[in-house]
Amino acid sequence: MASKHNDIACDYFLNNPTSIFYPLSEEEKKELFNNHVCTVYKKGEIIFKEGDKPTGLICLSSGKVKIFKEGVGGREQIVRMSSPLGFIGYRALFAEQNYSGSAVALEDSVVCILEKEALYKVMRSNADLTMRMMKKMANELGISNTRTVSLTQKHIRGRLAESLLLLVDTYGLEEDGKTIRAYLSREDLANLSNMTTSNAIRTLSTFASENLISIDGRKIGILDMKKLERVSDMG
Amino acid sequence: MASKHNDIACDYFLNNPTSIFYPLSEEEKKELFNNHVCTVYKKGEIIFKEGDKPTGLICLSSGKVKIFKEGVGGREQIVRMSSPLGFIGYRALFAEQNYSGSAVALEDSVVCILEKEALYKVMRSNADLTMRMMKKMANELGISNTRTVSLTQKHIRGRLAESLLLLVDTYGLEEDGKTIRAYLSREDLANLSNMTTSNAIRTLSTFASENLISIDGRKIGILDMKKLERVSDMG
DNA sequence: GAAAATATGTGTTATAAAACATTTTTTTTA
DNA sequence: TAAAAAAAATGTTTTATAACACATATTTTC
Repeated sequence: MASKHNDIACDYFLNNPTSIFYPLSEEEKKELFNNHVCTVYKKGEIIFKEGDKPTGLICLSSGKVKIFKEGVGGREQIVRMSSPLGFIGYRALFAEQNYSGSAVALEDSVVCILEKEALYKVMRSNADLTMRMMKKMANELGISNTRTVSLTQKHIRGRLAESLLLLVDTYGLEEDGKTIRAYLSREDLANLSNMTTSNAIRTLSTFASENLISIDGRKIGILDMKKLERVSDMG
Repeated sequence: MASKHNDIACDYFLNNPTSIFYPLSEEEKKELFNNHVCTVYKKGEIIFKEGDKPTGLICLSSGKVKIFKEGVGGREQIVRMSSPLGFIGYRALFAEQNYSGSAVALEDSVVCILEKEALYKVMRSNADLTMRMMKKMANELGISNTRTVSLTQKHIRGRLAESLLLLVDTYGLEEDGKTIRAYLSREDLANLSNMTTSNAIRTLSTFASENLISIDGRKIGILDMKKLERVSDMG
């Protein structure tokens, strides 16, 4: 029998009021629940690799996950950061393609995988659910297009500032109201911002010297959100 | 009474075997047909602007359209090139947002707009259609993510080569089997490839001197597809 | 707890591509 | 068809950022 913990992870997804599955009928939820698998990933573990075939809809129940693509000479570009209640790899699933990027847990994470056939069965009989899913994807496509422009046109400072704001947006702040609730390596921060690790380090230091942020190892505090937004917008 | 021409443009969309609307019932097609508007745009005309509110699903019946975003300092980045039987602005429609980019006709174009409410009505009652639409969008999201990496990581030569191949892919070749069936300005080519116009011109000349392509004004011929692909892949 | 591996920090150099400046050609308009 | 405007072409300079090199922490592993 599957562990209680796993059932909780799946429950969390199906019954959370903010989940797109929330309005489903009990029968539909049961169909999904009966065809789910939960998995725990340790920090640094690979959830899927570019080229793998999706088997279902991966729902992140807890933890943090980066989705990235390998570019020129194996250089990594982080495409998206996933937070609890988010989907992972759903693009490839719905495009009926193999994964076009890889997913790695940035900290210990629990995912719940809704088996593809069961999900499709429910979606085919529930167009509203499908519409909600589509809305989610349309939203992400907008973010992706915006990111393309930011990453290509903004200068290093603007790109890094945008990444910091993205992290705040995705993971929020700690109780102190300033520390970003995400502890990335400088390398990940660089790969998120399309720059070399050296430049991420350097620019981070500059931001600190300008009192935009505070740095304590991987703990980054936002000291001046307004100014940081201005730096992000300026390019 | 609407012009015959307009009805043909809409018919083209609903009844083409490659259209996602093809498998609809006659009743569903009628619902969409009865709630469509067709418009003709001259070369250079704006179809919609960033910030406008979508009123329906814009289907390109004939012509060529660029979809672009304004970035830092008004610098234009072409996000996508649309060809006949493609949708325009559907992302914003399904995300229920205002347009996040603008669309301009690159040559005289005819579009058929399926009114939002009618479309939603049909989609809500036809999950298969919604799934097909979602597949289309998932596909585009993949392209967008790939483009982000290409545009940020590849060097100028790689980016321009990729753009030329994208144009071949989207619009095909003329009867001679080599001329790209799309006649963009150097500026558009640059905005598609994330570079300055000067650099697009220069790199195009270099490609010609290397016998990768032939240039005759805006008429670009592919002389060595294999090599061009290699240039694109090399970064 | 020493050794190794990994991550962070900083200065220097090299370079790809933007910015700028003209000139020439083509297209549009009057 | 002349004049004006726009697009294309090309050379030169500047600059942002990668690449490189090395020093110093910090974490992991044996």
